[in-house]
Amino acid sequence: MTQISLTLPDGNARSYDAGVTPAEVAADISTSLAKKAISATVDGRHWDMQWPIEADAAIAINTMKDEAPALELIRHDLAHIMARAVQEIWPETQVTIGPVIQNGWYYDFDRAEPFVPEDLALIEKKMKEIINARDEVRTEVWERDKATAYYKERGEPYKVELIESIPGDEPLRMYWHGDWQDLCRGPHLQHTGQVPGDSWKLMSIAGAYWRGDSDRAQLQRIYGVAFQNRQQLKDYLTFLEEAEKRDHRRLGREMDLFHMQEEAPGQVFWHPNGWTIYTELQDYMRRRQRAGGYVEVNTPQVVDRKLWEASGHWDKYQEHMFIVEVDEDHAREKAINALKPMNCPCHVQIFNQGLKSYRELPLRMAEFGSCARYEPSGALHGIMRVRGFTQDDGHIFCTEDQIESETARFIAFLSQIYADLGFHDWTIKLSTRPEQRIGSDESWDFLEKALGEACKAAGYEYELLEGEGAFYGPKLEFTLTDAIGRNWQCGTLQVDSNLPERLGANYIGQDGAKHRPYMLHRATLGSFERFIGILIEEHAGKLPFWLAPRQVVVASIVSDADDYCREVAAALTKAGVRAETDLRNEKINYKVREHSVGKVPVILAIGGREVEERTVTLRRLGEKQTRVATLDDVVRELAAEATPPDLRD
RNA sequence: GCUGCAGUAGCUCAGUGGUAGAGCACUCCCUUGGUAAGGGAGAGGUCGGGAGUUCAAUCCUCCCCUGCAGCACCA
Repeated sequence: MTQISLTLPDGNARSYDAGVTPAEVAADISTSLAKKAISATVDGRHWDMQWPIEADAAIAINTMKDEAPALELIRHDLAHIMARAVQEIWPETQVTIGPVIQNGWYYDFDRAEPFVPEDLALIEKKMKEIINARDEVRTEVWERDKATAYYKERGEPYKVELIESIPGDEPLRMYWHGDWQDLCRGPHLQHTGQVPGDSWKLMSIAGAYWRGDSDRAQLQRIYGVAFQNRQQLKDYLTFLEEAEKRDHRRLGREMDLFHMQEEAPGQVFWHPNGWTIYTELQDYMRRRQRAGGYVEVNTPQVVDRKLWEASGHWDKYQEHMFIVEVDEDHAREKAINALKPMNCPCHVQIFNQGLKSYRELPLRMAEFGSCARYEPSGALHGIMRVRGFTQDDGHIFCTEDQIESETARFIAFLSQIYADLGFHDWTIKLSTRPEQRIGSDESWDFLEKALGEACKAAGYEYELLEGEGAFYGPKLEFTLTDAIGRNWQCGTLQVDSNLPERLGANYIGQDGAKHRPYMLHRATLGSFERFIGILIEEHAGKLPFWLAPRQVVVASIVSDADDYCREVAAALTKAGVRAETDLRNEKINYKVREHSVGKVPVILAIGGREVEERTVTLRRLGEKQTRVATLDDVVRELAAEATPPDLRD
């Protein structure tokens, strides 16, 4: 028997027969460790207690105290336990796949009858029985033919298909939790009783496609969440409640920002408060763009299909476009137009007016472009995913050797804006050539390198997404992280030589000949609708003062103060602060509550004393403390605060 | 678009095969009150739309619309 040497975390090496399992190693160290052990880490790989080790290695035995392996195993074994529970309750159910995901797991089932929410409690109960039974987990490596025959006989075609997709050099591992069997790459716990009984929960039922393909069978998915202990589960459920309170759809209603209705699905009715945020943000962007060397344009909403055919959108995206047919009396055929789904073809039309010289490049053209896209109904989500939206769109027409510097310039532009808007945590992803593409490899080499170098020049690292670029060029994506850790892709920059080609854009070069410009499609916020949704959720409705739709409410305590309240509000308004009065016949408690719920950042309370002394009592949202200040000081202070970040000293 | 669930007053929700109810919000009255809901009265609904079953439908059945969760999609 060959001997191998296993090195423990403390540096001691022990000698075993080749093929020894971590279970045997743990038992050799101590019986209590053998009992507590959940898995091993062998040369950095997560290793089942039953898998043999054939060569010298570094080994560590994991217990429930080791977070990463513990969470992985708890979630993965729960996936199996849930699948077993489901098959025990409804034996006709077919099992497919059940991976670990962030915070938990899911398992996809094929069953004619739909699961209903009440079934979750039933399944949970059965799962607890399985955990309490402390059923042993066993694993074996099987030959492919044997496994295929096994699953065919049991009527599990999904498993047969899975086996076919597993690379031939990978061992096929069969796992048993008690008598219940599944195909799985492992590792797993030693027995079902190692799963904590109270740190997990089944969350929801949903549809999902087999292999993520909408042309294939629709399965039923059950989601669960699981943690190392009960407290972590409670914390997670609390986090979900917090996230729900931030939901922009809820805050949009509570703060009276916007609404949507059946007659215009996926389109926003902006109320005065919401439109204030929108215009404030747009004014800010307009100033930043001017300062950034852009010219602003505006282009038509309804454009003849000829342009979309020329740009290629008609072919590719027709079913996602709003088509407008006009039946004119004199015409033989209906005129067919489409609402613009994007602005770039129109921008090329402006570029194409008159002869352009190389001296005019780079030409940075920006538009707050209203677009309409017929998004699939299931994709709509509040104001984040809509059918009518406005992009902070821009196209930079430039030469090949301007791409890198223009990209670096854009990254600097974008980082300033994100910082102004309170987002400091964001990342760049560089998507490179996809399999289906146009253009030479040399050209892709050049463009990918230019984008990467631009990131470095601007002082940022980037993550590579190989093969994720558009067919016509590589792109950068800018993803920001919000206050509760969610990621939002907002900014983008895409290199495009295709559209200038299709739409015949050119300029006269230094050599007197015509040349094709490149186009950089770029957006910073993405769309105003979505970005405002992100801002609302990021701040849980408590927007920075300069963006808050109602900045100050001057609330009277006694009606004798009404005139002075009006004077205070007028002074603030004159200084550029959005201030209103609340002179209603209500107690100050009532007014404070109502405006706090409405997320007004500053309440100025005015009673007899303030009138007398020409002061105000200031209370900031979320603070219990109040503060007395003179009218002049408060106007100065709040006016400074109301100044947008780009206009501050 | 697909699967499942839902749609009752402005909002949050209860309810029933015999044409509806609560709290908050709203209007009016009393109250002038010092930092997160003072008291009283009143008004408010084609029960998402259409068809069917029934003596009778908000309730049962079917179709459609919209929303929610997930999946797929996001130029």
